[in-house]
This record gives sequence, structure tokens and C-alpha cells, in this order.
Amino acid sequence: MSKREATIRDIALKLNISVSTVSRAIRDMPEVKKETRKLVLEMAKALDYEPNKIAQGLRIKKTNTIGVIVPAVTLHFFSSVISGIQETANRLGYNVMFCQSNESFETEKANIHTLLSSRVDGLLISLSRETNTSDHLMGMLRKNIPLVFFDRVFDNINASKVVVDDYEGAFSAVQYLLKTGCKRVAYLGGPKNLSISNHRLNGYKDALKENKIEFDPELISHCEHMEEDAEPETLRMLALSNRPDAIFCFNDHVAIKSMQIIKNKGLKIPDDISLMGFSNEPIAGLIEPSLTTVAQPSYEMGKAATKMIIEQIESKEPLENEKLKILQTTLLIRNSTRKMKA
Amino acid sequence: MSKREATIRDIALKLNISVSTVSRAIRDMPEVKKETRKLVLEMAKALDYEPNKIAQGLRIKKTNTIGVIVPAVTLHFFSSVISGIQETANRLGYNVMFCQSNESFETEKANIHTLLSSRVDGLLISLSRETNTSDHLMGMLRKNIPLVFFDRVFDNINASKVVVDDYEGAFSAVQYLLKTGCKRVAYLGGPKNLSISNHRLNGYKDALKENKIEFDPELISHCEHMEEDAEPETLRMLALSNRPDAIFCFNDHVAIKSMQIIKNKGLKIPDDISLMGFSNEPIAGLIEPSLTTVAQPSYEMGKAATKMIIEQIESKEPLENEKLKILQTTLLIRNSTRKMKA
DNA sequence: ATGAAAGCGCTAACAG
DNA sequence: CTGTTAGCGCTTTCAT
Repeated sequence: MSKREATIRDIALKLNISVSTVSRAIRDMPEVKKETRKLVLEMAKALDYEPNKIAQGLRIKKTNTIGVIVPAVTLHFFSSVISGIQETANRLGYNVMFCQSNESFETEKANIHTLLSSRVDGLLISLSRETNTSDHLMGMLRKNIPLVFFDRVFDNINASKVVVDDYEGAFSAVQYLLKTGCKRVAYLGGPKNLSISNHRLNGYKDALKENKIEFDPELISHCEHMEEDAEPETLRMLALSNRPDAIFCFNDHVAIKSMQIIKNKGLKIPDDISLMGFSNEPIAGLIEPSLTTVAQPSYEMGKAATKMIIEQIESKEPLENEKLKILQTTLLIRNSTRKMKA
Repeated sequence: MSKREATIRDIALKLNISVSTVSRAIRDMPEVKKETRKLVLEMAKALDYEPNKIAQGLRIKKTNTIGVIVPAVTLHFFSSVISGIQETANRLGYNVMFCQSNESFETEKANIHTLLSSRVDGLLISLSRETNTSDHLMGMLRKNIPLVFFDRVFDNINASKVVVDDYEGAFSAVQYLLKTGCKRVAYLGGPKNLSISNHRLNGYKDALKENKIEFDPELISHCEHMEEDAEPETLRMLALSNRPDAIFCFNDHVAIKSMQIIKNKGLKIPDDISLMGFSNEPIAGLIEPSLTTVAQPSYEMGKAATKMIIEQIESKEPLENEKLKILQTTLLIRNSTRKMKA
């Protein structure tokens, strides 16, 4: 029953001209006569013609679609990156097809096949928590399919990336905690697997060093499952004979969970314990006390990654050296940390 | 430089068989000899073959892709719906291509063209705030392209929909406020354009009626730009000679904005004013006081809408009558509303 | 059980 | 400036 979509052939037939002329007219090529173009465009409109990108894609071997894989869209950070990706892609003439890995390596592999089958022109990916090998991605690199990592990346893979300066963000966060008089700063870290977690750990360590404070391994935790592990890990920290007076958290979700535990224990934030997040989720400014955190330019990250991959897609040469874009973070001081002495 | 992707022709050549046999083997058709299939599959693996969905799509006129348009991915409600869509679609063998309208009618129209050009098999859409005509969608219906609305729908359009029982959700929310002793309940509504806002208004009105409370137009506001308008509208309400003792809000974002204003004015929640949200955003349980709200099954909505559209795509007949799926809400009682008298 | 050939809708030589 | 034609990678009759 479904009325078949009009094709350039339909237009050509009606107008008694050839399909190539129609094709040219529609693509606004210079060589076609003005009035012919006008006729074609009118007929296209009359027939409610929509160019068939599938046919185009097959012919010119380019789908103008970019694939995106994120661990989960419901995390605000990622939905914000995705928003940046989608808008930028659309503005530059590309569509986006997206998948979630749900933090599963297997799903991530399946996603890649799906997207490859759909012949996306390039792939934007932020790795799952479980991913610690890049074999599934090397195939793409070998086939010369543009690939750009964002946020959760491999440190030593030969590919383009856009990340946030996690080291610097962590360094200045911890530096700030120390400047406000905290002496024992703990790190409630993320999965060991994720390089961003380790970079933040390095920033933490170096800030301690800079302030001549000895590193105490007891003050380090790895929340492999993010906020799910934040509860036991926070409890462990609070039970320490020499309890921390500040906790730097892997992200805002972990921080918020931790905040609840601390409050439940009857401790005051920031008087007893200063709490620092990472990301600046919208919620961070709304809880009580509002959360001091390291803001990441998530929308910008999506925008930058998209520009980078489209550049790669549209450049003729196979791209000699990978690009690396590092975005800067901003320390957002709110009320979960002690005030600086005036 | 880019090594061309392997095709069934490459496999056929290597194996000295015909492309049709390869095609059959790969699609697991019964008529192909067992060992032939084995050979083909091995060769496919060896050549790192990925079936070309673009070519398939052109040939069988089906892309196995569904298009999705939402006002904005960064709203948690929508990212959650999208998550449900993506997972369900993938599980059923479909990809999702998505766009944001950014609450703009023009962008929404452009999105539709984009998605139609990509020959999505069906379209899932939640309307922009600005959209008040369905002309841009009638084309799809005419062409018999499956279309399912979710959440923000037209009341009187001849198409399938999945929504939440907004009327009932609002009714029981207001009913609860009244049961806890509130006498003057205000409604901080959403854009007049959105049917969901009006359904909630009707639920509000009927709950008043049920409790023999006269409707006072002064207690109604329309926040055309959602939380941006929540501030002036809340202030207006608070300045009323006969101030409300409860505010039912269009959604949690509006409620949270309103909460800030109320607190700034030095009023106590819930003692002076009870506050009720709608949606149950993750933030609702974390703010102070935690927000009583009407929970919407967002992930379920995405799942239901996806199932519905795939059913429509895969059914042979043109679908006589549209489907309507109404999901139920749940009142989540927290601390921003007075307690029920025991 | 396999193969040959047509064709999905489009673009791009090539020819005029 | 326009038309003819081949072919992108695949599925699908129709033969064999």
C-alpha cells in the first residue's frame, strides 16, 4: 500500500529529461541550465521527493553518518557530550548513529560490528569500564576507518583523542583542599582500568608532593563500580584511626554517595570533612551543601571530537599523525569544602 | 591507502563459487550445503568481512534503522527514554539514528527530512515545545512510514502513541496534597502548547473538584520556558494576598527552581508550603528537602515505543487502527510535602 | 545445491 | 548543457 518514495527517475520521466540532469540539478551542480534546475526542483517538491541517502551512500561510498559509542546515555556527562556531537555533526552535514556499551566489553564489541556494518564514515568512542584491550579497535585502524576516542581513552594507542586535563584538574583540586587547611586528603578513585582515574590519581599524588605531604596508601580507594562502591569505601575511610579531613572523589556521583554516608554518620561537611567532586553534574550545585567540583566542558568535548573526526573523514591523506586535544577543567568552589583563610 | 572492505564478491572469487551462494551462506539460508557454508564463513572471517547494510538496505528497501527525535538529550527524562529505545532496538536488530529539535519547530522539520533521507524504517518523536501543527508529519503518514509519538504528543492525530497517564498522575498528586491538609494548591504549569501540561492541569482541576475546592485562576501559571519562568511565577504566587500552601509543579526542574525561591524567601518546606514535582529525576531524591514527585517510567516508555514501532514496521498490513499505550505513574512521597495525619 | 543475471537509486565518466 | 551507460554491494528470481 505504501506509496513508493519518488526517485530521480520519476522526476526525469515526468519532465522528459535524463536522470543525470535531474541528479545534477538536485545537487546544485553548476553546469545545469537555470530553467532546467527550476523545473526539476519544482517537480521534486511536487512529488515530495527525498534524496535517497542509502543509494547515494552505496554509490559514493560515504554515508555521512558517524557512529558513537558511550558507556551509558543516562549519565549526564555523556548525554551532554552526545548533545555536542549531534549538534555539531548535523551542522556539518552528518547524521549520528549511536550505541551504548553499558560498561560491557562484549556489548562494545557488538556495537562496533553494528556500526561498521552500517558503514559509518567514522567512529567516536568512549570506552567501557571493562575494556582493557584494543584488539577490537585495531581492525578499524587497519582498515583506515577514522576513529576518535573521547574522555575514556587508551593511553598508548595510535589514534586521535580528545580528553580533559584530568591530571591538572585533580592537581588543582587537591591543591585547593590543602590550601584551605586540610591535612589528610583521601582519594575515592574510579575503576583501575580507566586511565582517567589514574591520571587523576597522579594529579592527587603530585599535589601532595608539592605540599610535602607523605602519600598514604590507606587513603586511596578504587570504586570499581563507581557509586555502588562508594558506600563501603567511604565507611572504610571514616573508620580509619587517623580519619581523612578531606575526600577527593572520582566523580560527582561518587561524591554525592559519599556525602550521604558522611552526613549519616553525623559528621559535618565541610567542617569535619571537605568533599570534592569531579564533572560538575547539574545536581552538584543543588544538593546541600552544594558540591565543590572540577567542571569538565562536556558539550565542548563532543563538539571537538566531532570536528576532529569529520576533518579526518574529509581529508584526503591517510592522516600521518594522530591528534590530541586536551580541554581544560575549571575548579568550581562551592560549599562542600572549607573556605580559604582570608 | 584505505584497504577496501571485503565484499561477498571477494569471498566468491577466493572460493571459486558464485556470489549468490556466498550471500545465501552468510544469511544462513537452508539450501546451501553444509561444507560450502563452512568454507564461506571461514573465508568471511579471514577477510574480516562485514556485511554492507547500505547495499542491503538499497536492495531490500529496509535499513533496519529507526529515527528518533527528542527536544533535548540532556534532559534526564529523555536520555532515559532514549536509553530504552536504543537497547530495545538493538536487541531486536535495529539501529537508532537520533536528532534533537532543541525545542525548535524549524529544527524539528529539518530533522524529519534528514531522517527521511536516510530512509529510516520508522520514526519515534517527542514534539518540541514550539510545535503546534502536524503538517510536517502528515507527509510521513501519507507515505505510510511508521510513526510513533511518545510523551509529547498531539491529542488528535491519527497515529500511535505511548504516553504516561498525566491526568491520573496529577490527580493523585493533588489529591495527596489536599489529604495532607493543604487548602490552597497552586499549579506551576508547563507550556500551554504541550498537551501533557494540559492533561496535568485537568487532573489538578478534577482533584480540586473532588474535594469541593473552588478553582482559583490566580493559582495557575504557565511556565512557557520551563524553569526559566519558574522564578517570576513562583514570586508572583508568593506575593499573593492569599498565598498558596502547596505548589504542584509541571516537572522536577520547575519544582527545584521554585524550591530555591521559596527557601530564599525564608519560607519552610513543607511547613509553610508543600512542593510537588513530576518525573522523578535522579536529583529529586538528593536535594534538601527531598522532593515528593510523580515518577514516570521513562525507560519503559522508550521500550514500549520501540516495540510498537517495530511491530508496525514488520507487520504486512498498513495498520488499520493506531495504538495507544498509557503507562502508569507512581507517587513518590518524600520530604517536600507535609506528612499525612496519622 | 549452485549459478547467471537483473536491478534497488544514485553518481560519474564519457560522449556529444 | 544534456544524455547514455556502467556500477556501488547486495538479494532474488529463474535456470540448471
